[in-house]
Amino acid sequence: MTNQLAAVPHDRTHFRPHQYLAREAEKPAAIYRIDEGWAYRFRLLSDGRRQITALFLPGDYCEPQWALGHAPTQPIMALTNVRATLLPVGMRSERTLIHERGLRNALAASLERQTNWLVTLGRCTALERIAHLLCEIYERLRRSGLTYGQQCAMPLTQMDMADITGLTAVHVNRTLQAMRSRNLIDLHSRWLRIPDLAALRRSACWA
Amino acid sequence: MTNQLAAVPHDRTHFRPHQYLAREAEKPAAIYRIDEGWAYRFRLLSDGRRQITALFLPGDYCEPQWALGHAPTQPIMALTNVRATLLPVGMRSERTLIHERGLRNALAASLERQTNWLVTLGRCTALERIAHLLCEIYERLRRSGLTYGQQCAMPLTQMDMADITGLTAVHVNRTLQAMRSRNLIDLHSRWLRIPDLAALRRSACWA
DNA sequence: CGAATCGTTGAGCGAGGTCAAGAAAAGTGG
DNA sequence: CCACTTTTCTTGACCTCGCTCAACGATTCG
Repeated sequence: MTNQLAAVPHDRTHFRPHQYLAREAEKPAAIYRIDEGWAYRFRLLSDGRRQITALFLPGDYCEPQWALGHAPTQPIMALTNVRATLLPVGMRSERTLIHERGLRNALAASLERQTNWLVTLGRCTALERIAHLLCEIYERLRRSGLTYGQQCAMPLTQMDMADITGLTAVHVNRTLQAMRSRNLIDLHSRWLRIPDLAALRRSACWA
Repeated sequence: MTNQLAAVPHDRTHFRPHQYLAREAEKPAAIYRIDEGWAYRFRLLSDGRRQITALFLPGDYCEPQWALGHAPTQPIMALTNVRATLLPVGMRSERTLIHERGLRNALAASLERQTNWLVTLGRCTALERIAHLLCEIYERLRRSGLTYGQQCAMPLTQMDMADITGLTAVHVNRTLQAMRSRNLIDLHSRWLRIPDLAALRRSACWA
């Protein structure tokens, strides 16, 4: 059905959960702009350990760094259904592409988030890590108008959260319960409510 | 034409250990090219926890991401005496600067290293983290011709290593001893010798 | 030479991991 | 709509890797 896909008004595409948006070392034809759904970048170690190294939410580019002319070194996978718009990197020169203000800003933002996660993974407790994760997701979604009052979607499983925060799923579970009992979060059936965002931010160790 | 930066008037500067190359939120006047010496980017938490989030070795740009037009979010400090060349970001447009191939490549390399460290901090043991650190330093120095056989400089204190690897200085010490006794490293008085680089790389968990 | 800084070692502890099992959701096909 | 399977969540018991605290050498440097 490649033809059908190519026939679709040409620059949109779709991925199902667990489908690859990009594979390691395989130069992608395009940068995606995520219109809907979540995806993540990760690395799998030979013994099965997994670390998620980036989240892509609606409105994000995936990935700005491809405009620098290097192949991805980690695969990217859809977490939910994903609809995306293609921005071909081949057609326009990389020089032109990296000029796009949106792309430059996205690259800078992604770099900064990544640097923050180095601090969190290196120096923060389990509760601080999860608080950081939930705050970051909520605030990124809010900037895209995808929050509803104090609530937002949370399609990550506890195992996904574990692989982002460098913990185990069991410990994520216990920590979430601790946070629930302190009224820091209200998390049920893929839906997050944050009763007091300031309090949650404070428990994330650098506000 | 080939090297636009070469056309820029070259100002050179110097920093002593513990001197700031850049402060948080203070837009730097220039990107440095490190000619000699080491520096690091870090964040200090309010309770004194420190995480080092990047190392700058001779030949590195510090930092390529400033060409994206954002102020640094973490300070940068000299570890040793540092001699650097200034590449003014203000004079030529950012557009021109980010075109510079060397800068683009440096940015991509720094991004990739950072992503690798997310994996290491999230999922690796103490020995794997330190092995990763030592391998990375050795190989970066080797590419710059700063290794001598299996040896290279290692000005980092054990506390510095701890703050890179997300461990404590005491545990770094014990882990280094374990590595010494396994003949993975030979580390004395700021000097590192790697008897078997392949073996060290293997113990760093993703070869 | 003294004063910092850095490295080393020991004893005890605790945050988070491991293993296991069962409960609750969520998907799947009839 | 209902069985059935699979995934996710939850809880308990136990363990271990790395942390804390403290003291003492070893270097480095003024």
